[in-house]
Amino acid sequence: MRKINPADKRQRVLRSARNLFVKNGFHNVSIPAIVRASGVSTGAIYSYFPTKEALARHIHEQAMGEFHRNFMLRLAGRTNSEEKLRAFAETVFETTESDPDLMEYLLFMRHGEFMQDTAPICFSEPFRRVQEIVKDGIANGEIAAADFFIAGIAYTGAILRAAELRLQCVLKTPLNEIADRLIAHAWASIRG
Amino acid sequence: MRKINPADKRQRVLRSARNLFVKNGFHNVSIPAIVRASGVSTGAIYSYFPTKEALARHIHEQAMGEFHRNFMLRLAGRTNSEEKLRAFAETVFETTESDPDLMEYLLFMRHGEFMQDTAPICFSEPFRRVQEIVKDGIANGEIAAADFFIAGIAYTGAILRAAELRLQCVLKTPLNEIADRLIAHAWASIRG
DNA sequence: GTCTATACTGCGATAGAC
DNA sequence: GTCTATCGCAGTATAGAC
Repeated sequence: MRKINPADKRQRVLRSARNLFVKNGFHNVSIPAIVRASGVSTGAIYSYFPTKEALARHIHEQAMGEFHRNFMLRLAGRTNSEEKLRAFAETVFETTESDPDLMEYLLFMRHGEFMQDTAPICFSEPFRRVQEIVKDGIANGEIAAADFFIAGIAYTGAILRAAELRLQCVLKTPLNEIADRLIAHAWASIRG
Repeated sequence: MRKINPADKRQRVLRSARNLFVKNGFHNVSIPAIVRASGVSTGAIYSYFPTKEALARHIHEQAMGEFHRNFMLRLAGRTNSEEKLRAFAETVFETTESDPDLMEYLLFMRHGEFMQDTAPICFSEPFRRVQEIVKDGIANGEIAAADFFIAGIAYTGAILRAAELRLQCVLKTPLNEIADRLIAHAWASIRG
């Protein structure tokens, strides 16, 4: 195997493993497969992570954190509900196009296969934040809905399904080209 | 193991295996586990299905067919776009409550892990049918959208996300109790 | 710290009794 | 047709050289 900067090796393992996990599923990815994909040896991998499960958990935290940070960056400065929800949609669409492996992980990875007691991904910080935005929007009349949770489902459902179909190559058009129309439909489902 | 009607054994294997597959993932379910869950021996299982993969494929066809038939039954007699799309939503909600294991399979199973060249589930007959309904609805002015595919995404996204969250026990309310509100949001996203 | 070689476990699938 | 016992293989993780 060619010489690799040692500082990069851990990252190479994380990157390769994430792509394999999301493509083949946790239990269908062997350590030898990660060795082949990353160019890092078994011994080195086990020097970074005690078990395959711990490696998967690390990947999970990293992926969740990255999406959350991107969302917070986009959210800054948005004043009304429509704009804040648009920030969520833009984060999803932008991530889908610029780092499809990350978005694929977030949407399709079955993390229950290696973490038993984890809350569903929709309890994570970004989704709780979206629920709050919808709640506030209903309170000040920007959004028309009897139940903020149900309204949140309608909006996020329309946005996330677009990302899913794009990642499965069913949607041929890049999401940024049709973002306006997708967001318009999602917003129409709950606007006042 | 207790005496079981031989005619039922095949069905017991199919049922137990489907639940295990959807809960743990194909590669994390061993034949011994299916033996334990179904009460049918290894030898009998291999007399019904040549391999574990063939068993999984059979389960897949059966699940897809069942949902499709239920959808077609509900669709009969509906005249306009709104009612036809409502039939789709009702089929999803009803299946989620009455046979959650089936709906969980349809929404979350990664069938690519045991079938390589299969089209995504959204190319399946029910989803093609929904796209046609939306297309016709746009043509006769019942639906306002520039693109039938994008509009279909908005509607089905809102509906399917509700089913997902219900199956993950995030939504505590049975879907039939909030079906009207969910359908109203989905329809609002595309109505003329 | 990092490598290769290997120990041990549990899998899918089969064989042979009934 | 159905059962139990077992084969061969691939997996995770480790050990010991460098």
